[in-house]
Amino acid sequence: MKTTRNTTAKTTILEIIKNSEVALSHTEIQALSQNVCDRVTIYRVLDRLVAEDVIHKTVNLDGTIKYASCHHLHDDVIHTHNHIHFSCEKCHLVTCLENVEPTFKLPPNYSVREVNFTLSGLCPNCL
Amino acid sequence: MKTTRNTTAKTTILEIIKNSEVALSHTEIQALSQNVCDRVTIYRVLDRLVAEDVIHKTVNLDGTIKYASCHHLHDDVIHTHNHIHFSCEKCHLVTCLENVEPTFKLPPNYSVREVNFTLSGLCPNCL
DNA sequence: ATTTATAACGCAACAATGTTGCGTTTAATT
DNA sequence: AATTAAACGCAACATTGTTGCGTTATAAAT
Ligand SMILES: [Mn+2]
Ligand SMILES: [Mn+2]
Ligand SMILES: [Zn+2]
Ligand SMILES: [Zn+2]
Repeated sequence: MKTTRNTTAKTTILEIIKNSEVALSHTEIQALSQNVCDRVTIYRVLDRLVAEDVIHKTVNLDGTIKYASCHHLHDDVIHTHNHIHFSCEKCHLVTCLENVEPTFKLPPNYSVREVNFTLSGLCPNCL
Repeated sequence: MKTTRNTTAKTTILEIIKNSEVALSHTEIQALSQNVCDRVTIYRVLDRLVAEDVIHKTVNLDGTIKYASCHHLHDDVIHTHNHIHFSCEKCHLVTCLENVEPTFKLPPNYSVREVNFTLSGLCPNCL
């Protein structure tokens, strides 16, 4: 079995994400982490944190990928990040609306593994 | 006022999208359009078609942007593409589920302009 | 049918983002 | 302290999207 190690890069990046009010892109994380590690390492750490289910991904309508920490209880065996993300077109901040969980009725025989709900528009600060 | 013109590139690309059962990426459209125009032109045509509201965009969780034609009546003055898209992780096809419209309750003072709902998992064909 | 204005185009050059291979480092176990 | 492989840095590459500019061709006016 492959084990996972705690490195300074991983710890630093996770702190950055946890301390952020909004979801962050790879580039933003790189800017905030004062050369703690290589650009490539950030990609690899982010993948690992997503795989470990400590953070989750969001995608903007322009293809920008952002990362945010998971605020759910970690004892849940199965959990999905089926909350809505809001991407403000003016201040460009992406926020997790963790309390907003959409409901929908899928046709039969679809097996859902991941969800991505993103709304674009103006946030309360910019409205 | 700026007018819009019908070119062979635009017509061809729109036909490709309309004839497709699934949403297509820029790269896929380029492969299907046998050198009808330059790579850059495809980007510009897609932007134009989205702006004219003839097609709409979807984004995968990996940041891949796909395009699909609008099947709604075009007389609607205001309309949103608030349906769910399904992205199969095995066959990699992205399908519009135009009948599946999620409901959700936003906090006050959010102004929504665009939506992007994408589910990933296994489609009926791959299940 | 010709002329005219400009939307749209091709091309080249660039920027941004993500990926891969490989030799080296380092965290965690023995 | 020795061991093992997860994680790293670096360089090189691939993919995707953008911009500027001179040229082409659409659609309207003459
Ligand atoms: Mn989670
Ligand atoms: Mn539409
Ligand atoms: Zn805002
Ligand atoms: Zn499938």
